[in-house]
Order: sequence, then C-alpha cells, then structure tokens
Amino acid sequence: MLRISRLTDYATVLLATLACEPETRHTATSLAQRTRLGAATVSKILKQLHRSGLVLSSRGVHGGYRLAKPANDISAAAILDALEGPLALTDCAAGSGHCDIENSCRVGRSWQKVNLAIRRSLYDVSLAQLAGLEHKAQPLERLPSGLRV
Amino acid sequence: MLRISRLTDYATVLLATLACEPETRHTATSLAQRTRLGAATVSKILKQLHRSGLVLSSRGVHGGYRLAKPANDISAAAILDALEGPLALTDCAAGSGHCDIENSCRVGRSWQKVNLAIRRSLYDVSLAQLAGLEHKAQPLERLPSGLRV
DNA sequence: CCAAAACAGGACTAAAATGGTCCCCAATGT
DNA sequence: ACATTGGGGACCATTTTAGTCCTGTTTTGG
Repeated sequence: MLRISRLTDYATVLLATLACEPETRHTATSLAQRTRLGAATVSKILKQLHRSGLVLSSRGVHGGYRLAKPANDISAAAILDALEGPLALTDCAAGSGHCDIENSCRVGRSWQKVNLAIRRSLYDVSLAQLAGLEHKAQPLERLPSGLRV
Repeated sequence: MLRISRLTDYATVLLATLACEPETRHTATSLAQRTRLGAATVSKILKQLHRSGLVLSSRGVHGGYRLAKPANDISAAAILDALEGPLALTDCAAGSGHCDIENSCRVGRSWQKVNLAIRRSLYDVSLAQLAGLEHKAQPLERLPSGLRV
C-alpha cells in the first residue's frame, strides 16, 4: 500500500551517491556502475531530476551531474515530486472533479487533511538524512503554497 | 504520487455511508445505489472489508453489512491495510531482501522512518473524521507492533 | 421443503501504469 | 573533426488495477 515507485527509490539512491561527493561531477555511467543499476535507467532518472532542478548537468567530455543544492536543502517530498509529479492521494483530490456523490465529497475533503499530514512528514526528511549523512536534526524548507501529496 | 488505489477510495465512501447509520443493515445493492458505484464492485469491496474485519455481514433475506466497530475506532490506516495489504513504501522495505547496494541500504533504512511517520498520520485519522461525523478530536488506537506503511 | 434474497469466493479480462531499452540529436572539450 | 556526455522522446513487455461474472452457501418466509 501507498508505495513509491521503484524509479523514485532509485532516484534516492542516486541522489544519495551524489550527496556523498557534492563537488565532483558524476557521469551517468559511473553512477550506474556504483549503484549497479542499468545505465539507461540511471540516465533516464537523472534527466528527470535535472528537469526538476534537483541536479545540475553539463555536457561534453568532462560533463556529468551534481547536486543543485546542499543535501540538507532537498526534501524527500521534493524527490517524490520530481519523479512522480503532482498527483494526489485520491482522484478526487487531483481535481478533475466530477464527484457526483454527496457523501464521497465530504470524504474527499478529509483525504486532503491526510494528504497534508503525509506531505508534512515528507518535507521533514532531507536527502542528507536519507543518505545517512545526517549530522543533526535541522529545520528544513517549509511547505510551499500548493498542497498536494 | 503516492496515491491510494481507487478501490480504497471507494471503500472509504462505503464505510462512511455505513457510519452514518451504524445500527441498520445495508445490502450491497442499496449501498451501490446510494454511492452510484457499480454493484459488482461494491460487493467485491465489501467482501474484502469483511475479510479484514472492518464490517460484519449476515446472509439471507434480511442480510447485509454494518460496521464492526464505532467509526471512531476505525483508522484510515486500517482501511488502507484492509484494501491494499501489508506493502511498504519501497520494495527494499517489503523485506524480500536482496539489497546488493551498500549505499541504497542506508537509504532503505531511512525510508522506514518516513514510512513510520506517514503511518502515524494515517492512524491519527478516524473514519468518523473522514465521514465528517467528527465531534471532537479524540485519541485513536495506537500503532501496533508491525510497522509498515 | 422450496424459493428468493443476500453474501462468499474466486476466475477472467480489458485497460492503464510501470520499468526498462533504444535511437537520434545537441553540446563540449581536445 | 571527433569522441564523450547529456537531452528528449518513442517504444515495448510486464505488471497492476478495476471491473465483471459465475457458481456456491446461508438465511428467511411461505
């Protein structure tokens, strides 16, 4: 139940690897070797992370990827968002909205609260923590306006 | 991202409907009409809820379903568990365990913390709240031993 | 004792999401 | 130039999901 996709899991591993050496450039190939994931898959994920602004990239002979921000400033929620887009817990919450049922709509509203609670949990975990680089607990970026889990 | 299945959403609607009249028996057919969901689908969900012990059923001419417990004692987590089984946020966490990668394992451990935080959020929402029958906030059943989100 | 009403269990199928691979293009540095 | 590396998709196989249907079983009432 309520699982994140495998790609998102991989993304976390990749980001954690980057977080260990934030200064150096890492090519998709080298990251694939380190993590034992398929090269094509790794590349795909990194592209996505780049689109979402979590990593910086440079092309060419000495190109590669590195974190766009300190690992402390990247939340689990941001990683989830990057890979799995702005979906909500329920269809109803996603907003396309043809919620015929009176009763269900009350329910739908309540799921939003759950959404929010979950999202808050995700915001409270940083990449540094996920990577085990944690030094001490530290206040993280706060929930922005749009609330979707 | 991180969405619950549609069936689980339906289940919530059904349970909310039952919660409105906890004393009376409701047939699958009548619930289907009230909620405008397919009769077969509703039936399937109710059977599952029965297997999980969230509703009581009786057969025969005047049979039907009703809540097994007060709506305040049914948590969102219990509903999720009933419909989506004991899966975890990540494969790694689900435990079949051939986590080759050193790095990822550290990550996997950390996802567990996130799991726990999310699960706690889900335990703190009752069916009564989801159904909008809430009177006042009230301490709910506490997290049992097994921790999986 | 039979028939109708309801639930129980599970098989089956169509549709959608997921994960993985490949291909061709653009940039960069030697 | 050319080798290297990322960028953007298309594409396909597999799995998951959701919905339906069929064949019991239990209960009640006539």
